[in-house]
Amino acid sequence: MPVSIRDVAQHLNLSITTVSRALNGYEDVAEETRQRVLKAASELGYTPNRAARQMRHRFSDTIGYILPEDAPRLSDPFFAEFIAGLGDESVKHGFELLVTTAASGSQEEQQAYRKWLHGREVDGVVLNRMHLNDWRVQYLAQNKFPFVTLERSLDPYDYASVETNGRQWFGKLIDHLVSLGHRRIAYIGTNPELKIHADRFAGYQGGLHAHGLEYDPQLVVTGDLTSDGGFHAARQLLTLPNPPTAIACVDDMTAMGVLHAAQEMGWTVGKNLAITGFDGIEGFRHTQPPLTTINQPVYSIACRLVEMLVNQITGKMAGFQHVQIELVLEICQSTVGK
Amino acid sequence: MPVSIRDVAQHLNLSITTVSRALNGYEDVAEETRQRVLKAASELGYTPNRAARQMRHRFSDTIGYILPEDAPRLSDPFFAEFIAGLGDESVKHGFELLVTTAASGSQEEQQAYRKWLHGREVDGVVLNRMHLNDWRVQYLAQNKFPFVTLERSLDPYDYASVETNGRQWFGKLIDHLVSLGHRRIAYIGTNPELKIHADRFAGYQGGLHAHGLEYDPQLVVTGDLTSDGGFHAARQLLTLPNPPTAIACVDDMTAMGVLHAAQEMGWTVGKNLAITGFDGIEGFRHTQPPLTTINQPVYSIACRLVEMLVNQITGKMAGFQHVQIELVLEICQSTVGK
DNA sequence: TTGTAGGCGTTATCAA
DNA sequence: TTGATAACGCCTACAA
Repeated sequence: MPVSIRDVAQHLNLSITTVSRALNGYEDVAEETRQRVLKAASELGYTPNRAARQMRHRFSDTIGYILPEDAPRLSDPFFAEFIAGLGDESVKHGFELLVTTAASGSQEEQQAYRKWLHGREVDGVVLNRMHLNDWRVQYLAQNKFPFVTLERSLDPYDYASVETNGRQWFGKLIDHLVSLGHRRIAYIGTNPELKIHADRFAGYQGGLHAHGLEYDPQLVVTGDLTSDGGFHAARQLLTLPNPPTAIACVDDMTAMGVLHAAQEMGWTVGKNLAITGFDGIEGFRHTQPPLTTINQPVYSIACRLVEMLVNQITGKMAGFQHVQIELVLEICQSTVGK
Repeated sequence: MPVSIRDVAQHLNLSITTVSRALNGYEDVAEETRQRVLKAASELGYTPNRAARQMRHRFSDTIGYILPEDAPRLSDPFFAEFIAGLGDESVKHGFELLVTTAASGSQEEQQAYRKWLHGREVDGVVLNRMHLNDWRVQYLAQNKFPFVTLERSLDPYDYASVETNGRQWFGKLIDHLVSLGHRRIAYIGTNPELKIHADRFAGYQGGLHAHGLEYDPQLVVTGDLTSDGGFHAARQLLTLPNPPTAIACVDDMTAMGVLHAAQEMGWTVGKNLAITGFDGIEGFRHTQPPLTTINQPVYSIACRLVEMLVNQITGKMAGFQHVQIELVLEICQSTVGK
């Protein structure tokens, strides 16, 4: 049986009120009393009951995040880093982190959000893996529920977000490849509804265009943000009669599979075939060969998102923040050989 | 303003009691009334307030998991898979999943558990990354709080757990290496307090012994379960005057760094140097070359843990279950060349 | 400086 | 079959 504030009060022969005020740092309580209360509370092992507290001040001090489970098995270190960031920053602000899993756009996903909102289970939510038209944005914005996103959907609402300009940075990868002399550059993407795909693909196309290279639909293949997807897409590309000399992947995970496929098929990555990723996942620092990629500070982005969300929830900051994050091009042996 | 049960009642000119009973499937309510209630509830968008509900029946229908953040940045796909499993299975049983982050053994970790227990925030917790002597086990067992673990600490309490017999399976890796002719086999481990290290290291030593190989302390190096740790450990091993011909790593993440270091130093992995991992992380299927490893079904293990925990919480199953999971040795090119 | 009383949204007990 | 009422643990306006 957990000790309640009542137990503490009885133990000290004080009223519940006084104990509550002593614990919550009110001024109108004798210093001596406060000390006695604090001592007793800690001795008895008192911890406020969260449900009761929530019921009073209508805030759950909880942030929600739904892990988008599109792949058969979610095994992307991106999410480990992301959740670690969400967790750390939440703790820092005295918030709890509620996590659930659901496939994007699924029934379950909708129910989860509904439950969280209407049941007042969370005070705000963090979204990523945005779609071009994202029902979550519409739903949350219409219900005026606090949320922040990584990347923005195209929905015409104002809301807080962190953006990375995937288009521009993917363009830099293409610049890099072109500067190495590549003229047949392939792209492995993913679900075209995803904002990250749209941005990065636009960067790909823009890059080709900027260098006067022709767009060849044969060189554009769809993966699924897994290494398996990359593996199969690469096999397809590399068995073309006129295969590409470079493959730019929508993310590191995909690139991982491409590295494997290419080498298995006898290519020397970094010499006669260049491969690039995108994300700069910490756990992928040691691919073989190391991957040229755009490094995105996933952990700090997650922290930033939570910080922005908390500001919104507590009303500390008026209006919606739109943050741009600078990324870093990391040139490694997967494009420049050794 | 979210709609409460009171709103539904007023809307229908019924009492709160009746609405509550209709919603909760009690028998003593007229079928017609029930239909009206259900219809109104759904139209008004009623969702029960979780805090209020919790306060009544003392269960939060929530499971807790603390992500052990020992590394500078947590970037191991193991945890993405693990959390995905926890999330999926929790949903299936109508539970929420509360996640937080803390370094093992830290102040924050202790506070988090205390808060969860005493504040009745969660009904049970899932533990992994067990220590040989794990304060969490002692604390939870003494407080008779429901929990399940992946691997068991040495603490003398009875509790539910899933085990994989890392010792035996690591031994099979050694058998495999020996059968390939290796006689100088190195081991890269991690914090000796960790149960997975102890088990796998015991498997290493047992394996050597079984084949009459001498144990050479020079060949045992400490990593930190990151690819960076593996990278540096491998450099150390491979610059020995008499380097090993095989390196068995405590996990896949470490092995990833070893693959990189070895190839950078000019070794041909699978030919003149064999490397093995442990975990069989889905996201690491496509390392270069593919890694010989012990495949552990992380996702299903996580599901199983939640299932067991829920059984414990709901009292559906008496006693504590001790489940043994069979693993699979996956032989790939990192040991058998091509 | 301390105590009394009422209420947050539900569910359970008891009476009608 | 339905409704009034109390209670869960906490906080706070108001009274003492």
